[in-house]
Amino acid sequence: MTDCSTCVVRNRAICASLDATEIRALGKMGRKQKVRQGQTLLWEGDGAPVVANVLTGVLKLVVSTADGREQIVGIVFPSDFIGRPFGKESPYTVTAMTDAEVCIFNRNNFDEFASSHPDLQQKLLRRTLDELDRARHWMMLLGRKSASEKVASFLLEMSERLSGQGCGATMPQGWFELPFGRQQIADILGLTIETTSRQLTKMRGEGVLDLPSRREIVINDRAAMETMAG
Amino acid sequence: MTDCSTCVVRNRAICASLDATEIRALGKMGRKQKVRQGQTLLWEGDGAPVVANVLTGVLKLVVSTADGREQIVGIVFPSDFIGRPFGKESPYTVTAMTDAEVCIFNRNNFDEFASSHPDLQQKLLRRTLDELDRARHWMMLLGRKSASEKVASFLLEMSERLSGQGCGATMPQGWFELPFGRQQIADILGLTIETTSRQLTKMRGEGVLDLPSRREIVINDRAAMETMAG
DNA sequence: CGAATATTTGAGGGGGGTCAAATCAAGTGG
DNA sequence: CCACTTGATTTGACCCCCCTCAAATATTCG
Repeated sequence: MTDCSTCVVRNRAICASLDATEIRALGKMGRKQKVRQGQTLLWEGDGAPVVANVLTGVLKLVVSTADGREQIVGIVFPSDFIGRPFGKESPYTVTAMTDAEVCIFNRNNFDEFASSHPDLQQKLLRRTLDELDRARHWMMLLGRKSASEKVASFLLEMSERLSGQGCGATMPQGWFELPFGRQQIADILGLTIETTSRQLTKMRGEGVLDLPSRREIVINDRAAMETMAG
Repeated sequence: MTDCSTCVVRNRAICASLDATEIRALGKMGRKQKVRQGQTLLWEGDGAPVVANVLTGVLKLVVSTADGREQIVGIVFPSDFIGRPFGKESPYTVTAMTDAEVCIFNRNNFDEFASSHPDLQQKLLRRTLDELDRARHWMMLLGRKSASEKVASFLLEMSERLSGQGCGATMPQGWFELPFGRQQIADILGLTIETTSRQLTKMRGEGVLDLPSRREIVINDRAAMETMAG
């Protein structure tokens, strides 16, 4: 049993469609759970009947081959939804990239609840459609863009999704902090860690961006970056 | 106004969730339209407020860059759904790969109808979730697989989705006919037409498959093909 | 049969992968 | 505070897979 009234994503997650009575019913089914950085919540092919909302932290959705190659197919932020409703098994591995908190539901219970709450289901549908659009545009990046175009596109998208999470102090325009390292950038872009690193170094050399620390990025010349993104 | 009672996909499309009264209401909003091979139904970024069901034929969803590179991000078969409900503009170009028939709706009308028919909306949600899973697994292929793995994976998936559409006569096990040419295979796999052709020729040389004609494929050794798919 | 289009085949080069080593950052214990 | 360890990132050298450009061949259609 969870108290949703104090939930940090109460108004942004799919729960926003529910009124006080409904949310209490849903809250009874859910429980809050902490996940440590690196910990895996769901395994690809696993039958674990679990869905969840993300409260805090960032998680990745990973598909991997038998021989260990990995592709990150989705990045999940607070208020986003995890898991596969109306399915049998999880189609990908879900792992925390930072320490995180999620609000977990039994999938069967959730499916049933969703079926009787059209507004929630419509919210879920809208979210899924957005994810599908994002995934398909990522397919273009993976299939047709060069390494430099990939890195530029990635930085621009991350700048969108991460801007304004600064520490309160006024950060330079274009500054943001990535919640993950080089290997994971590579796994998102379908590149190797070396190529990723080289592209970033090259962009720094050209003055398009600064790299104050490992995970910090400052985009100096957004227009140039957009041109590079193809 | 369309007569849904004789529709070829009446029981497979999302319309299957509706009863006789409802389907008549929906039918009033829709109209059947023929689309010629090569003709484009929706343009990427276009505001055309249109969604549709596919009755016959095969269409492709395409994302392209400013300089003309193309990536096919989805293939649409009969009973599948086209368009972006609850959105402003079409996120990709939709073009017919064969002559096709679609059942078109004004998006605003459809959105409204869907909002008041939870069963239809749930069918749409399930479909969208399936598409999302498919797209994400395709991301792994695009980002991490080699040319031969790509072609093998592609042929196996097409064999699944196209098997049993033979001309009535008993076709060899593993036979199917692709509804598109080499360039389009390349655009699906994120390869060039030359690499695609070479991989197919190589597989024929190894005896894994036969190529009776340009668009026909016969998988001789499915196990070997699965191994190659990675 | 000839023209237009699609596919195959060939030759060559480059972008990004692989392997290896150097450098950097963050702890940890003395 | 510093030596030392550990893991992440960068840099370098090399090479292979796939792309590019070009030409030959096959197929379709008027």
